Amino acid sequence: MPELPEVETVKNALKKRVLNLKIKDINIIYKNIIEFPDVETFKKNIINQVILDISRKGKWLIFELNDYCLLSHLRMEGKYNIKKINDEYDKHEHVEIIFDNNVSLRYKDTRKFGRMYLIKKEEIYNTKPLNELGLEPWDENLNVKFLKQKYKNKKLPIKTVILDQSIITGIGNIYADEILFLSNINPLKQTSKLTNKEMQKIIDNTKITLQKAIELGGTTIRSYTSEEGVHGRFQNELLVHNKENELCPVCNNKIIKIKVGGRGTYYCPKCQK
DNA sequence: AGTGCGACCCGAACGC
DNA sequence: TGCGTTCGGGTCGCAC
Repeated sequence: MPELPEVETVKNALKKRVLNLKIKDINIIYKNIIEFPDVETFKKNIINQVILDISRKGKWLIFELNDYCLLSHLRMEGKYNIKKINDEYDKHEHVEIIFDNNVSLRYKDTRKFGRMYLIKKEEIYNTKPLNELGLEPWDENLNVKFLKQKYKNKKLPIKTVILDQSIITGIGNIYADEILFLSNINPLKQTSKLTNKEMQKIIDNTKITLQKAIELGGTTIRSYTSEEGVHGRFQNELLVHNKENELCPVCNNKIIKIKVGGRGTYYCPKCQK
């Protein structure tokens, strides 16, 4: 499942392959992938644009074009693959971008959950979907004071709030469990009751965990691969996520699985009181 | 405003 | 073995 580190990996892979290419045509096979604007306008506006740069904000991929930005969220299983024009479509390829050198960039998404927006460049940070995103993990404004302000009235469990993209952006279900384990915080703990020390640990461990995951090319669970087909190696580093009934690497107690806000949540009851 | 939950999807895993 | 059922994951929209 692409979280921040996976998107970073995909971004870096794509930059090597499609930078400075001009979009000659686009085929939208499954229309629901296009969230905004309507499909016809989307097509009309993206054709003849050149990919000037590719960046990332939270879990969003940002293709910077001449006049617009193409925003792409991979959600659960979105992937990009480079093919040649006229190569047959795979079953789950939903969008095809054709460049004027006849390279074909395919967006493939088994679950059809991913979404794309085409937004005027100057508006991307003032409008959906990027306008409500919180801080990147390495933003200098991410400190205890900031979290205190955001957390003070929250009655929800911290696990749920860590997944709230409007506070810190980029953390998904896998890394949330890892960050709370490293911070010795129970995922059910009411957010407003966190101490300063615990908030500092969340900040530190978020940076550490995501940085390490980026260095290892992300995590591979189920079918996730990056654009280059490289399997992320962070999966080998996971301490608690997906490890129900295995032993805690710190205290040897059994890791348990519960549901928090509808999400599968793994933790060590002894290390995370 | 904050919170909870179904909907969106479909392959894998599970239960019988 | 084969069938039907459940689950999961991020985000949005709706109900309360």
